[in-house]
Amino acid sequence: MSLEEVARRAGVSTATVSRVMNNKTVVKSATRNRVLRVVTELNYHPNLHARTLAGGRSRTLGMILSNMENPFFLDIYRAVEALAHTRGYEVVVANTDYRREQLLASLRMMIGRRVAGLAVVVSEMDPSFLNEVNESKTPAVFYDAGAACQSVHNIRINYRLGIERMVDYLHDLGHHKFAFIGHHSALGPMSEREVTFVETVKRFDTEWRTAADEDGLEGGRQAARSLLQSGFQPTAIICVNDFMAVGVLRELRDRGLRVPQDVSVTGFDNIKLSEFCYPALTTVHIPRERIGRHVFAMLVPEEAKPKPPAQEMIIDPEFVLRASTGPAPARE
Amino acid sequence: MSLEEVARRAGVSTATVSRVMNNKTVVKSATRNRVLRVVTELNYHPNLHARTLAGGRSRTLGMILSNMENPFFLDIYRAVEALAHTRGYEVVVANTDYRREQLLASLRMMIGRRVAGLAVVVSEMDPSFLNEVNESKTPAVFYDAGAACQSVHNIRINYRLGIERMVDYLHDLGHHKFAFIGHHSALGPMSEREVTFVETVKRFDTEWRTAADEDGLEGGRQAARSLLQSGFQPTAIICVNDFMAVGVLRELRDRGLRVPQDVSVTGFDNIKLSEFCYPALTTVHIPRERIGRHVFAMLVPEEAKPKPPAQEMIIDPEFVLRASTGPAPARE
DNA sequence: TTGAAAGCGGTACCAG
DNA sequence: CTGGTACCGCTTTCAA
Repeated sequence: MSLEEVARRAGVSTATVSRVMNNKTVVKSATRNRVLRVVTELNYHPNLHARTLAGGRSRTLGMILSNMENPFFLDIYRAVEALAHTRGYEVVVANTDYRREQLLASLRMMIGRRVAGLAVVVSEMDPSFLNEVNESKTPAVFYDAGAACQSVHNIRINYRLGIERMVDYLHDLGHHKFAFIGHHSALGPMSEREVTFVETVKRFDTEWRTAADEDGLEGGRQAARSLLQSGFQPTAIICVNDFMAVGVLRELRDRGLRVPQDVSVTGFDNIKLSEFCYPALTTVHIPRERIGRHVFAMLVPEEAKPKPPAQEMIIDPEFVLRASTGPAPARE
Repeated sequence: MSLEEVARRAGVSTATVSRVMNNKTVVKSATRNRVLRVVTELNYHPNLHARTLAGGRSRTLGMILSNMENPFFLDIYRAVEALAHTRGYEVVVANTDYRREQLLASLRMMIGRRVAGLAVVVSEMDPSFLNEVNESKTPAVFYDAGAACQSVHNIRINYRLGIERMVDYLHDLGHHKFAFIGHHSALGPMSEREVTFVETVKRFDTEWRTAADEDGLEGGRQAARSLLQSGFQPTAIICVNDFMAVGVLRELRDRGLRVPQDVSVTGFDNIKLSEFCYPALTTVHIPRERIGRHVFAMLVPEEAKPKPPAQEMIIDPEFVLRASTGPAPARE
């Protein structure tokens, strides 16, 4: 099951087998067929490790995500993967569960794999990690993870804009008691949304509170539960993302609170599910497909031109009005 | 950034550096520290390809899934990954989107990677593929993919039991107009569920019909749409899985049909979402966690004993009653 | 404890 | 067109 084995059986040199396996230039079709026959007979599969080691290049992209369960991350992955396949690249993913230690481990693994490009889409980034990636010379893109630097590209979302719109919109509807539900990750995008929420909400005459739990359906429900058990009764709940918002909806339903009559709920991201839950979520759209395209483009430069300079891309989210928000209930 | 480079700078041989990198037996701690310092200075990351090539072993498990978007598959993956990490293994996943060509490509990729074990959790399996895996000598587990053979383990679900229970239950509630909503994959578990549905439903005096679309929220909605547009008005809709069922719920809601008053809906798998959608789905539980454990155990034998013989595991699903099913509406 | 050297399975350049 | 062969970067005896 090695190149040499095939070569021997086919009565040719390893070089020739290699040429056949790679559809290389000129190989007499008689020889080619002979080799191919042996290849199938032996069920030969070239060793990819040997191949990349010898060849130098990699044809594999690495991608590190905070939470693959959250459709938001998965969508970006899928977008990148689809593009990658059309260009003959593989994508290997790693999940961090928002844990820095795991992120570090994944980063090292990717560097060790000598991936052709690395996309890091996590909220728990750390400057020192960024540095390690930089020094490894691995082409990389970071999604929401600090300033662009060297060969490292960067993509970020204008969270401020998104959150402000939500709050303004709800305030206009007469809401005065707000809550923000987030997940535990204390860094980057997470806190940026929360911070903006707090700042924005303070501009008005409002009461507000925040709660957090794990990112996910169950986390959303738990956060809502602890929020409401504390006795605070918000009329508007702004969630850090759609995924958690769906969990919040469930908890409210269980408590007999109607959405949006009794309380309005908003999400963030506009994942497919936000349209299929009940009631459908008012949210803010983050273009995963577009992010995926951008990520890929920065990692795998067009055949033609050499490679674009490190650049930052900022995305402005769009407001999506659905059924989970409405006027504040009459004050008691 | 190669072993040799480190060796030179540290004034030792590559063998020694290798020993240090692998926490190998005896290395004078002075030398060890010197090497480690150079390693950090140079930001050295061992080349994993060279490592596996030279070492022979792999410490990486491969996993091929039909649709990572469907939480059912993702849950199994997560279970396997969690276990793998505790034992120092990596897991690389590949997605097929239910496409056989993609499955074949992924299979080859995994074999080429010389993974230490391969889990194939797809509905589109083909005997010839199975054969290719077998000949490659890669330890593998198949989830629902034909008879166990050679070093290939096999896990299957007693779909028949699950579907029969759903139909019986609904029939007992007075339903006589059934519909089955599946996805396009024509193979294995898919059709097994559908076939069982048809067989079971025929035992009673019922009208029935089937519809199919892509696996997913949108697919479920589309399938329901085409089903209802055809003029057929089922009082009970049995879905191939929870994921599609959630899409079905959405379509029914849009059409002003109440669940379960006007029509009952059932899912399959018992994914987390089935509990968070509205109304919560009556479904059948498939233990992904357990499947994951089994998969891992079969791929990575305990330290102690050598390796268990090829075996088949059959899982009996459990019925989960929730809010999406109820008595058939009074006949008009 | 440490070094030297033989691979692991391919790729790619240089001759023929 | 095809063969010979020097690596790619690391692991692993075998000796020292």
